[in-house]
Amino acid sequence: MLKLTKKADYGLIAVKHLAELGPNGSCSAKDIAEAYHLPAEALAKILQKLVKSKLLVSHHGTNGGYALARDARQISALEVIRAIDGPLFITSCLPYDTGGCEQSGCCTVREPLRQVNESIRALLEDIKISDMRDSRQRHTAAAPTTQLEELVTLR
Amino acid sequence: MLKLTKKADYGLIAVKHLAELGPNGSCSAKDIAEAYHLPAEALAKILQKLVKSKLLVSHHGTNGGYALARDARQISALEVIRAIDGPLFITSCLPYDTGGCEQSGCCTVREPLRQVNESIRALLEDIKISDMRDSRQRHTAAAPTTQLEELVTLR
DNA sequence: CGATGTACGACCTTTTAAGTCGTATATCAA
DNA sequence: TTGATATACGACTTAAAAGGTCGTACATCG
Repeated sequence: MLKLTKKADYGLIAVKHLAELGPNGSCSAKDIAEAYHLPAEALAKILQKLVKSKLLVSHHGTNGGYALARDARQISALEVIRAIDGPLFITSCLPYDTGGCEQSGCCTVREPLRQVNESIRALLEDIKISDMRDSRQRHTAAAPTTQLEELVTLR
Repeated sequence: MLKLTKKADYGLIAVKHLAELGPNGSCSAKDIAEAYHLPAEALAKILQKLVKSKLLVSHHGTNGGYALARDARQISALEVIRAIDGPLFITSCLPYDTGGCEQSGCCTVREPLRQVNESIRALLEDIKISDMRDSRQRHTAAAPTTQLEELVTLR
């Protein structure tokens, strides 16, 4: 029902953690798992996927670990999610090129849902790791909104 | 991975079908199931949920069936989805009031994701059944965009 | 070489989705 | 009033996906 998998959640947490270490910051899978109480071996496999997708780089051996492959402002939430969960489709009959389901031809909601899908995709693509801040504490203050808040309050 | 369930798909198809019958149009679950090759008994249960949620009204007996409870312009995609799949949350740790997961307290992505969730919710809430049109055929023509296209091309 | 770490595949468990079956109940029409 | 048509509803079964574990191999540093 329109949920991210836990793997994607874990991935976002880990990437955000690496981002907060600053440029050249590095960290092992085990360290991240302990910091957020995540299953270490599951997280390791997620991080490996992110390396394959060129979002992270890995370093073997003593004091090894993972680091961002590029600036946090150039990594979108969509990229992380897509690297872990695969392409993002709101319904199983998307995308069009894979033949579609038994209902194709008489299904009248497919194209409208594709548009919705594209809209969500665009939203996630614009949200960069560097935008992800917890803004709850600032409710009373007249502080300027975060970039994420601006993006998310589109309409 | 951010998918609607098939049940929600079926529900949207059925509600859209009823909408296309025009006001006072009525149709049995079996008719809809046959028209779109959907499992009849599963669809019936979905329609019953929509009746409970006051989106449809049902009529027993010969020539009975289901009909929209109100105008198609006043039924949002979100309402249909929520009636079938329950409340819409992008992650399992939302909403805040149910205690949260083991990571709460150290999870740094929860609030950003809540904002994303709210944005998607608002998007689906604005899309009414009457907005759901297939606009593929009009690619060549310089026709005005549909309401859905406007909504969906937010940015 | 040994400690520390990533890399990777196989496997198991749990949860959720999806669909089926059986039965009860309401309504209309002949 | 009886039979055909429909909805209403719960229990059950099957199938698929998510989530997590285990074992092993390989790379690097000190």
